[in-house]
Amino acid sequence: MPVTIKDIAKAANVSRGTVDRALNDRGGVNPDVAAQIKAIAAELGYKPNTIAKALATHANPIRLGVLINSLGNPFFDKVLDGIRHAQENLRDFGINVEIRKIRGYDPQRQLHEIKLLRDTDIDGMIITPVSDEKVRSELNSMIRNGIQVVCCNMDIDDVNYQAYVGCDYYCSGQTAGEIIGTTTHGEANLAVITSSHALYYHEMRVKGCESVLQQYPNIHICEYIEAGDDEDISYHEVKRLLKQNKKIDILYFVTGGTTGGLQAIHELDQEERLKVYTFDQIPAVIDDLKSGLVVATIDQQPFAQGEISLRTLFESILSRQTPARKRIITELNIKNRYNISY
Amino acid sequence: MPVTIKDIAKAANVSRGTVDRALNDRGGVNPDVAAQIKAIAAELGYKPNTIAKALATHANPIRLGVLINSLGNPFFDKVLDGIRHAQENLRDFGINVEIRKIRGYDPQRQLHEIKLLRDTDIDGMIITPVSDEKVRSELNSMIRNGIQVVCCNMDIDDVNYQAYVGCDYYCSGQTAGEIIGTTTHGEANLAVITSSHALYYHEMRVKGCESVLQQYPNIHICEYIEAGDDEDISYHEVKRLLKQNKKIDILYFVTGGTTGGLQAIHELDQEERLKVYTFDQIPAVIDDLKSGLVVATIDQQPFAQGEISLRTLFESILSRQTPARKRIITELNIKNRYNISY
DNA sequence: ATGAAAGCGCTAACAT
DNA sequence: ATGTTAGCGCTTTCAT
Repeated sequence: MPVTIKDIAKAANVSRGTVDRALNDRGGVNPDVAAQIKAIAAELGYKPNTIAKALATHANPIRLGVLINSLGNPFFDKVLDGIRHAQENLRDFGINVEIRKIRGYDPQRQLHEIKLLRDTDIDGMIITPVSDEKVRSELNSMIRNGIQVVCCNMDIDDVNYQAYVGCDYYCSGQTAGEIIGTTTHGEANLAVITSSHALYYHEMRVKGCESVLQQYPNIHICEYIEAGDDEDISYHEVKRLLKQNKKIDILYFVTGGTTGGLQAIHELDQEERLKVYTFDQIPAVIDDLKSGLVVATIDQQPFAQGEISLRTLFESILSRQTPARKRIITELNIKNRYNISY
Repeated sequence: MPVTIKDIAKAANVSRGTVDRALNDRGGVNPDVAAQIKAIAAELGYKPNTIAKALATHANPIRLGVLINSLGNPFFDKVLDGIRHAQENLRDFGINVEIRKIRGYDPQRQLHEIKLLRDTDIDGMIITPVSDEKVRSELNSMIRNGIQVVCCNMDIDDVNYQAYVGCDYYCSGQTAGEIIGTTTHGEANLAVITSSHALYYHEMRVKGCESVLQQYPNIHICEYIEAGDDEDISYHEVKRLLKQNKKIDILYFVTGGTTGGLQAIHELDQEERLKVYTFDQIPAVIDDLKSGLVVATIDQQPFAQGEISLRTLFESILSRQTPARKRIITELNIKNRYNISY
């Protein structure tokens, strides 16, 4: 039989209330007694019963805020699905989730939304942060005020968050490089379509790929396009590129802009001679995996990222403990036309 | 505020006890009243609070048995890890798990163990069943006696189980075929190493691969080896094959026997000229992904299979409902040297 | 600072 | 067949 608060109370000769106060640092208990109680709890190997805890807390549910750059980006819809799934599973635990979606990566806009969410009196927040000084300090100030933060999909330096949940960007680039290398026969010219060299994590995908392609000297990286995560720009830039540089055989789409780029290829009727490598399983990619234009895509488990983010945040608030690992890295999975999973 | 048993009791003008009895079909309640109560519950959109349910049931925990063919098979160790992980997470819900491991796929042996487990008075069982008439009827008899069954990793026909949790074998074969096709340049000769043509699900992996390779006429399947899921046999057979047929360029390992086969390749110093494709991320495969001998391996998420099996079984017993889907298919994921996840 | 007791939603044993 | 009540482990309010 597991040890309960009752057992500790008996062993320490105090009431259950005092044990609860001591163990959860609620204050109003003699420091010596508290120490004594904690010692006994440790000795007995006490583990609080999450179920009972949740049932008792049920009256005033934990309030969580979610701020995701999902508008116009189908990838983040899956992250949201994961969040909602976790929310549904945690329903009985007493949980209250307020989701706000925004478009794009403008720091000002994000900062504004963060403040709005913060003022709704939440216990924790899930966010895909942009690397910006003001965002950074706003998040740190929230954390100091007891609002716990979990970063989902995008990491950010110098923020004292509870956890980062997302992929290893450099590794995803390496993985892409290896697929490109093993599936390319003979000489080939490659173009990279990225968001912006300034976006550190996306740039890691470029670097990772480059490092592996050094081992495949038959593949020449000869163009870099910055499309700013914008489908329109990507569409026009890819069109321009393909008209201008007829030697391109391979397109490597690092992030947002894939849908626009694929459309450009179709309009120019270049499906036959081109090979494309992408990330994530968004609708346009799935279509072109089936058509054969996209050879492979690398999935980073957006659903799991959402689900784990919410679970982690919830548990760390409920248990008042920081998660075991600060960086929770989701698996990278290669998908071809036969093992698509959405 | 969610609706509770109390609300239903008030609306139906009966006591909470009666509502509980009616909703859970415990008997001893007037059929008309029961129907009335159920109608009200449905109308109010009542969802039982799992947390409270678990807390109340906590005194007599749910007892589960697990029968896994894990001995000598590192793949199944990961399935077990998943089971243990779920067990740990469900600890507070009141759960009791008895795990028995056996070696190989002998029906007699499995039947014996099933009976032993059944007699320990369990509420449910997780099993990797072998396709055998006696196993089939024993499982069905258990199910009729109220012991719920979840099949993990291996499906079985004509058994009225709660769920099958595992991969789609045919699809995994197709996925392998596509990788082999896209990463092979020029003419190539392929050898298939399988357990036995009689094992239906493993044979599906062969068929799936063959169907895709028809689109790659440069690849010729010229040898089939049956290694009976035995590392020793596989080792010797692969050695024999490589000595005898010098034209082989590609080895496709369908299942158990991979470790032995890889060892044979190393001993014959054939790493340079051969390319190998495998399933799962077992230690030997990971080593040879890194060494470059194995081009890619297909993972079927053994950890998730274990974890989901236990969760599904537990939930269906606790909630007295059959799971939403009877076949829970785990994702197939391609792994190369850069995105290995174990 | 500490104790006592009510209550979270549900189950199960005991009454009627 | 139905109602009443104690209790699962924990939190929280109210006394002391």
